[in-house]
Amino acid sequence: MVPRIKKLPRSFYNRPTLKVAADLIGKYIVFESPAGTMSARIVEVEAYIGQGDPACHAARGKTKRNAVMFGKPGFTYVYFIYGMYYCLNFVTEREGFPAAVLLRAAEPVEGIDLMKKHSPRQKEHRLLAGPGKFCKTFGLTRTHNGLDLTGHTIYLEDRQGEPGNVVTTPRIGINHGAELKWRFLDADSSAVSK
DNA sequence: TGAATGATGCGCT
DNA sequence: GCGCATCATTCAT
Repeated sequence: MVPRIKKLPRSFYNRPTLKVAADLIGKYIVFESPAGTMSARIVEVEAYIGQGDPACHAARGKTKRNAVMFGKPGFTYVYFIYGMYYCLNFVTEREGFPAAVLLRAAEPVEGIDLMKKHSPRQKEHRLLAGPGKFCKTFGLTRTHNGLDLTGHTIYLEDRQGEPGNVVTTPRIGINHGAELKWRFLDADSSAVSK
């Protein structure tokens, strides 16, 4: 008997990053925070792939900040940006190959009251509509960097849902590698970033 | 409704 | 110092 809800195993992340990114649309992210459990349906991601990708943080080699991208797949990479926001990534591909998928937007599912405590001014379908907003609303910070996605704090689930109307576009907010269509989103969702 | 801007910290040159 | 995988607000049309 195959369970209807299945936690994504490390083998899911240990694949070409573009495949992982495309497959993430319609999956669910679960965060078991001390204040309660939150979950959401992923509707927008971007791929950052290796030292040949000029927009990837690892493009200029390994540093203390991006070290987790060089490690095993299936871990979180959380970084601080613009003085006030965090962004959450999922590390992909084999150990030694730095790549990750940035989580840009999701639709709130469970723990919505808790999400609203973190972001009181947002309309419900906009609570997670952007990478900075996602981390603010989930309460994620640098302390959540390098966590094992096959563990029990943050993990992804396949709930056998439809991915929706998946399209690809150039990535947002970058200056180099902007011609690559490495952003994946469900165009029918009202929770994608603007 | 779209463009410009300020907030703000940190990693890298 | 500069630039950054952002976002909310302000200002102009």
